[in-house]
Amino acid sequence: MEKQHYTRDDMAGLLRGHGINPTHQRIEIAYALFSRQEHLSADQIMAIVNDRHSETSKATVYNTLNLFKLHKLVREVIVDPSKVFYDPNTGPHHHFYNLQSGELIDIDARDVQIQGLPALPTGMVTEGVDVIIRIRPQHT
Amino acid sequence: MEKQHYTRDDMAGLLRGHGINPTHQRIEIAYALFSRQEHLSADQIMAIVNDRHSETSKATVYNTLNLFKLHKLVREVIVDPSKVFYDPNTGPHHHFYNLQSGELIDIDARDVQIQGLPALPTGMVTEGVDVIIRIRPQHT
DNA sequence: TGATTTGTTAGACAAAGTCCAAACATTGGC
DNA sequence: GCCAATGTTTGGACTTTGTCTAACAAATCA
Ligand SMILES: [Mn+2]
Ligand SMILES: [Mn+2]
Ligand SMILES: [Zn+2]
Ligand SMILES: [Zn+2]
Repeated sequence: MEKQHYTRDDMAGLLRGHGINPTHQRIEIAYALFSRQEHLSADQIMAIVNDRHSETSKATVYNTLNLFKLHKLVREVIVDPSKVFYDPNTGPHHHFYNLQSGELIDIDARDVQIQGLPALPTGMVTEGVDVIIRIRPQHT
Repeated sequence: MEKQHYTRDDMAGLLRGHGINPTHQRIEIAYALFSRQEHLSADQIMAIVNDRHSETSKATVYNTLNLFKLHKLVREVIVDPSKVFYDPNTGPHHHFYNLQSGELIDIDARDVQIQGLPALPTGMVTEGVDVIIRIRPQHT
């Protein structure tokens, strides 16, 4: 279970804990992701952060998301060919992907076992296992 | 096992079998994919097809790949945020994705079982299950 | 044949994402 | 407080993938 109510101060602490200088922009971007616990695109994050008044530029949104990714504070989810989703849940988990609405739903990986995978090519190690279950409304 | 040596005539027959008019461009694009049995991007396909002399435009490459996708002659593989790969293998299978080289390796889905997945949200049906194992060379 | 349908094309366009140099902010030494 | 060094943000140019459009060409039909 994730904490339910994050404050901007929590975000500052989180960033400091990763050796990241908690600037106003970084805090707002982290807050957008962690306070909602949703899968958001860079564009959506920028819209949320700049909702009331302009807080950050596009360049900073991308810089910051790439910085967070580097520190494994967020994870990328690649399911839509046209945009990346950023995921504040960095624990091992998989996804349902609603092809109609674009919505992503988390599946805890502890409940899931995958059997019968072939051995890795020699000299290779696993960086991550993604299971994506593409779903759509019945019938059509 | 897939057939090993496809001819352009095989491609014409394949397309006719799906009710697709086998034009020169469509045959070349199908041949690029099926004769190699590789995972190729639209850009790579265009480069292959236009290697000797100009055969097709960018618009036709995309039109044709979308047409093939509609007829389930090819499948899209979404692993790289910057481009789609087209896969001539439409049977149920998964992928190793080499993060360093960008190479995709097929994993037959008949060997793999996935257990412990939660029930689908009500009113939803599964359109497909993708397992992507991101791998990289050991150590770094 | 002329008319209609089907397929291809160049190039304009859109959207996601990167890059850069300039501007701005923060810090620590003096 | 002032200065320099360092770190951060920014607008806008740029790149890449992919779509769209309107014109053209080829094939099919009457
Ligand atoms: Mn503000
Ligand atoms: Mn030719
Ligand atoms: Zn998630
Ligand atoms: Zn494949």
